[in-house]
Amino acid sequence: MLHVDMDQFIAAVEVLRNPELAGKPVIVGGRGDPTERAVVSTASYEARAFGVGSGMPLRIAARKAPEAIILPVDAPAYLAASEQVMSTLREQPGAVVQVLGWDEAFVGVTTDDPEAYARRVQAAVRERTALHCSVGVGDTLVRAKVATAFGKPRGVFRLTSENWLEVMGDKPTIELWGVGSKISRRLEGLGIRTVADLAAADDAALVPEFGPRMGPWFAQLGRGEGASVVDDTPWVARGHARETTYQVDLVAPAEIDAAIRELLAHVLDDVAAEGRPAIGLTLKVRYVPFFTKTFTKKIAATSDRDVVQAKLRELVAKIEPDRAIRLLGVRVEMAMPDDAREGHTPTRSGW
DNA sequence: TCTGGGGTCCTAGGACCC
DNA sequence: TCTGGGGTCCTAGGACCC
Repeated sequence: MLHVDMDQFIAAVEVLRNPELAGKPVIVGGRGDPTERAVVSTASYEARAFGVGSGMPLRIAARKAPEAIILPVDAPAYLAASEQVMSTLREQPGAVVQVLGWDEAFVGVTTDDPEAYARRVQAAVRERTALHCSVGVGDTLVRAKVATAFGKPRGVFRLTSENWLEVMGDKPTIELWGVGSKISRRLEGLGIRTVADLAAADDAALVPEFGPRMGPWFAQLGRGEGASVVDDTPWVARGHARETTYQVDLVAPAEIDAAIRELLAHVLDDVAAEGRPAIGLTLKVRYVPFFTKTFTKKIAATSDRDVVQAKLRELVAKIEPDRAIRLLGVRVEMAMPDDAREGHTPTRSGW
């Protein structure tokens, strides 16, 4: 299978509609104002040379790359470009497409020459959208996904059981898809630093630290093993959420109340559009110095906005009074449609 | 002048039931 | 003086991804 990943996708879309930006450091994030609380969505390769990366606070990025052009996030534009990319992928002969995000997808296909197929995919995407992508080829989803990084930019790279350890063995575990900073540190506590170390680990040995599911799953990950079937079952959202980081911290109860109402109204609009009842609520509160609390509540299935609102009040009551609040988030869990396959979980990294 | 926004899944511990 | 055992549901929190 193939993993297709667009190169500096968001920045590339911006350059496409403003060619003067080509070759310049471009940063896209927030409302494009580096004095605001926001983070970088994507930086062009030229901006990355200054040490700017996604997830970085916008103001820090602006300091690192003072010459950079900073643009606001224009989600509809990226979505439109994304749809072009995905439909191009679906048009490829024999392709089964599983979308992972705006700018990446798995493509399942049977072919004698995957590299040649990958090159044709790149050409087709470029012809249709004028955007470049990199492609990973692999005998499992993990290997294809990990391979893509070696193909960047505009290249193709193949990882299979043959060369997995040769290529990945010496890399730190954090380079694996699904291992972040916390897990890599905990693995290190067990004496597991590299992918080769993890590959050699016994499934059972990881269970005490990570539990019966995650333990064996991490060991598998180290070996690059796992699912090898691309699943194009349409994605069904489990819930919808809205959260906001306030530019000025909230303190007055009335202010907090109004903010929560507004968030809930937006979420309920999204939920109503799906036509599925609400079955759970989560309220997220980030207090001032960086300290986040979440409160959740299951509720009897309902589509009545007033009922949901009343249930949310019970969670709002748990907010600590007299503390400044920097972020509020509201999430509504929805009942799954009857035809949604139960027990099939396409995410948490795709298998 | 620290740290977005929208998602998903897993785990631990307590409550509750038989 | 000592307080089972198994199962399920719920809540809170953790971690990861794009």
